[in-house]
Amino acid sequence: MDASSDQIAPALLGWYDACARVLPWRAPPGAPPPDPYRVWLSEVMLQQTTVAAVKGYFAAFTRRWPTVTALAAADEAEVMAAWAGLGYYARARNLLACAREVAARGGAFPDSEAELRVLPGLGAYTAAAVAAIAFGRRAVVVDANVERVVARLFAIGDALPGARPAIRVAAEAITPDRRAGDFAQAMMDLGATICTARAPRCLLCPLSGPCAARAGGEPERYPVKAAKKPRPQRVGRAFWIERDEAVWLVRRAGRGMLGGMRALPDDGWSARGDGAGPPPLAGPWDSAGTVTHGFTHFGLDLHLSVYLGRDWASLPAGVGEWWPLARLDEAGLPTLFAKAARLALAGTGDGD
DNA sequence: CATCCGTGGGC
DNA sequence: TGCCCAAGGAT
Repeated sequence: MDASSDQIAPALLGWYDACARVLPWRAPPGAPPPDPYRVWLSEVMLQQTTVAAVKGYFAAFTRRWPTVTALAAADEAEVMAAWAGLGYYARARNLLACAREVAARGGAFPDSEAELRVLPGLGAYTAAAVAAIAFGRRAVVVDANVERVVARLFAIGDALPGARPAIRVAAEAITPDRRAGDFAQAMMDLGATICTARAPRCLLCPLSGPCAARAGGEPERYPVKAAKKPRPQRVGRAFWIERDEAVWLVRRAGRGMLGGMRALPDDGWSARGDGAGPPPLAGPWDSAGTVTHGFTHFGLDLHLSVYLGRDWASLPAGVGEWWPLARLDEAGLPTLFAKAARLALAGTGDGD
């Protein structure tokens, strides 16, 4: 750290006081901390997810479940359906598990980073963020924004993830004893609006003075990242079985891809990916077309087959339910199957 | 430490 | 259009 390290927090907090984003889960700069439930809920929703995507879900969750105790009392199926479309569904399973742990201890979140860290779904980042933002604790909050800002401030040229220890040491050095929550949120605002991954707006940056990457002329070069692996393509089939204005939906296994979510029956593409798994009944099947979808680590071409017969007795008992088409938007289908359902209802596939 | 786990937007 | 990216966690 150079001699200017102790000037970084004051400069950043001054900028935050003037320019903080107004967000539904956030208190104004310098104000008392907001409800820990809202801080925790927002932080979990914001894991790997944009502010714009979270806003609607945050409003819906807090309206439906105003307290952690109310959320703890919800059925898992309701929570999973409410989370549908937001992605990374293990977050929703851990969210409910965490709510139930907190409710069991009287409905109050623990106020220390160490105690928060052991709750389901709270890793190093989220435990530090909740401790700082909801409880005013000094905690070193390191997310992707902080990694980028710090890597640029100190021109840390080692590639991620190997550079993480050095980045943490640097973040620790600039984290103030007071207003650690505002500092963390200021770093994230800076990363989201000024010190962006591409085309950083250094002319507007309150830290451009001490920034080593700015001085070097290529701030966008930081942080250096390891090369990514190629993303394979898989093929699968899903099956639309309709009867009396209702469609047969199943519940996916509790772990793995789209775990715990309602879904169309499929051929097991998440495990095999060759499109050759068995259908839930013999058929005959008509093609309704293909849905393309991109997941984090593979792409998927999902061929949708429609059953027009009446041999429903062969459907495996107890693993599915007839869902009324009129209420399909309440089923909580993840995006892949929402696309497939749209295709089936439109009835205008590409015919393959 | 590497891998798995969604989604939508920006360029 | 394809790729990168976003307030990461669990295993």
